[in-house]
Amino acid sequence: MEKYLSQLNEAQLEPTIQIDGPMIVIAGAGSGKTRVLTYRIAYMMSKGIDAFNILSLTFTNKAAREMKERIATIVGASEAKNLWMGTFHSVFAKILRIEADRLGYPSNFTIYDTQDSDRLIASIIKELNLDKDIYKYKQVRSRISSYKNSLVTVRAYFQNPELKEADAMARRPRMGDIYKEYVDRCFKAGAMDFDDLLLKTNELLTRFPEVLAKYQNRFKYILVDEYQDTNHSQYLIVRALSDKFQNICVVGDDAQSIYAFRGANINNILNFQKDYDDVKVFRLEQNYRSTKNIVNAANSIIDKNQTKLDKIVWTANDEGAKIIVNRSLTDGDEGRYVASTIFENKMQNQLKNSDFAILYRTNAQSRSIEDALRKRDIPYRIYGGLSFYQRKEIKDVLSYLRLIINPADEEALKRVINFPPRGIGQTTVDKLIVSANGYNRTIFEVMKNIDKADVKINSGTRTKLQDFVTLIESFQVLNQTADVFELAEHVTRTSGLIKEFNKDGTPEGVTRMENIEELLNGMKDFVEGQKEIADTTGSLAEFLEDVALATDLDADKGDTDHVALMTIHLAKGLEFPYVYIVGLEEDLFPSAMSMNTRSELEEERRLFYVALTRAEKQAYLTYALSRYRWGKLVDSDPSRFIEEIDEQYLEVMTPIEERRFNPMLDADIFGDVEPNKIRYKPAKQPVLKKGGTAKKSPEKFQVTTPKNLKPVANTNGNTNLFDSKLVVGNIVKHIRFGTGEVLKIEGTGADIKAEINFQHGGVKKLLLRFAKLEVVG
DNA sequence: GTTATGTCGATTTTT
DNA sequence: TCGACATAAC
Repeated sequence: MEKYLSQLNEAQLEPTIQIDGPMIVIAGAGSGKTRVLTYRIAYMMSKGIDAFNILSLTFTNKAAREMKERIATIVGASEAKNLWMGTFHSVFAKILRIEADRLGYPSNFTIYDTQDSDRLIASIIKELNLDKDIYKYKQVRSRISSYKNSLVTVRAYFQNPELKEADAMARRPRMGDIYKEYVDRCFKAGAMDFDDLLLKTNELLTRFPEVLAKYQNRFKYILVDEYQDTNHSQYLIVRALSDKFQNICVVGDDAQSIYAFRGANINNILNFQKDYDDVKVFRLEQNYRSTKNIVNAANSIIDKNQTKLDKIVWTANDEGAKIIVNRSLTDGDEGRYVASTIFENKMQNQLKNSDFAILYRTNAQSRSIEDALRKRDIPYRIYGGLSFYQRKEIKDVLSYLRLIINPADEEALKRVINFPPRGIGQTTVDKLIVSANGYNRTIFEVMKNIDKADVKINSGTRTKLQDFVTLIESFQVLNQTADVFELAEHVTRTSGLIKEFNKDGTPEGVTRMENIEELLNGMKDFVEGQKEIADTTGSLAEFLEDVALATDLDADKGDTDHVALMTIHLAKGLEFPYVYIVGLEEDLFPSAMSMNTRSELEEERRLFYVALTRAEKQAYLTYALSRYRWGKLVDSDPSRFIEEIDEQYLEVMTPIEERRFNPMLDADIFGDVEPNKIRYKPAKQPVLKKGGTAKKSPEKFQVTTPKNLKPVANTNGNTNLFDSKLVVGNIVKHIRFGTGEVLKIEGTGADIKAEINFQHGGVKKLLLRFAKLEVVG
């Protein structure tokens, strides 16, 4: 332990060895707060504190996992395993499953994602005969979300005239009715949405003192990371749990508070010292990440904000290069500028793709960047956006699985009851919903007892309904014996999903199939992974919970070298040598919707601060004079944030339109010749191939792969998918496991399997019809 | 009940 | 510009 502690500077060491009592660590960007947190936990354990008594709450599951691994190397894996570490949502979901029956929920409750909530709200609005143009489901959802995050229950809502008045003023007098129906329906479906995971935890701790006492005694030491981004609901949970022992350590940076829009309350961190007695305050102000130029530029921006804690971030690092500012004519030019400077920089300085990150304000901006990167054959990966688990085909599969665990799950049922089409239409479903509400039963129960129910449904349809019930029940039986992978494989086949997506050889269908295969691969991983982990059961329920709370970042295996593209929000906590911040234009960044109040604008400014402080060596700021938005070309002005940076830290580049007179670059503007290829690779292939290989949508797991890899299996709908040319001894590449050698091939037809020894992942047996393998040798 | 066509809204960020 | 959802036609 001493060895590790000696790695810390004075300011880091103090909070690390301070164990008891309330304390706050105000940690500037890049000041090593993760290190302090990990070493602090390891130190506590080395002083004899039981891992079972430590609760550590992080912002992402990935952060939790990495921290746990780090701690494991210090104190040993068997001890580290006992730590409670994770996001608020995942930790309290686990606790809620244990205590569910107290709240009247089944322990296998479903977790509704945003899409499920939206659909339920939309159907409620329809059932209540409300005008969908006034009651927009997204606005209604965010309103309900803010009630829940402020602990305003349905009852509290109706008792509060101000809230009712506010909604009436917004021309939505029936908000309360929608809220009530939404909560009732979730409850009946045995479902909690994201906000419920926190709200119900609060309810649990308030209504049941013995439960509160149990977890207070269990979690004698509590750590909260990214405290500036906690909302009121989370704040109350932390307060309640830490109330008895007051061993609470929060870490955060008010300058990096960027989630107020979803209810995070910056006052939680600003007022922490008032909430507890004798709070010890520590400051981490030395930045180890970035150059002086970057740190000072970032400071000059955040200075413009009024609301902040006193803190001076400084660095002993080199001066470094100035921040480059580049203006382009259009968003397309901006993309080409980014791609070509990455290309040149890589060539000149022997850099990896993963040394670069491109950050933007909105996901929609990724497209023009992607196009440019693809043209230069620069591999990239998009993080966030439409997450893998939100894709239609994936949600369809997961909905079947959700029904197995919890047949009351209304949204899952509505999703798949007639997909693939089996003759159960909207009218029938509507009748079932009305009937279920009338009997106060779930839709599934009504279907099961359809002969006893008083509904006007003809006998043909009744049979179809019963067939569907039987189908799900047969899955439930299989779930008793099969593992998640086997079950899902059976479900996708038996339900007709595979046939449905395979039936037309459209590119969309092929992509969907590939995604389903990817999901099945993930399940196989999960099943195999569970065998090594003792404290998990590997059950379907557990898989579904992992999936419901997974984020895009979590899936990153880091096994390929690619440029990272993501929103600034997603980049929080990460760092890259070279960072591009693109689309620095008024109305885009700062966003047009965030310029109404001073506090909103300050949050945008903090967001810019976060973006800039991701950079270690160099930052690029780019903007375009005009940009396609909603399919129209819109003129835009440079962002005010560029002007706010002290100009001594900036280097403003020659605008691209002036470089048009360079004939080499001129061609590039029209996108048909790549100037750098001419420069670096004379003669060979100066002209870019038109069309063809470009991938349609920015798929999450798709990293652009080198073109010389020949696909063996599963390439398109025309060839027989199972006709593999793979032989023993082939070196193959798997999109996630990396490269490996084929040891054995067995089985016939659809069951051909290959045993492959992967360099990083060991020997795996893969079904060729699912595994995406490419022969490399 | 299913399929084809039309309209509308989205683009602020996510557990 | 795109996709999701609603309406109309079969």
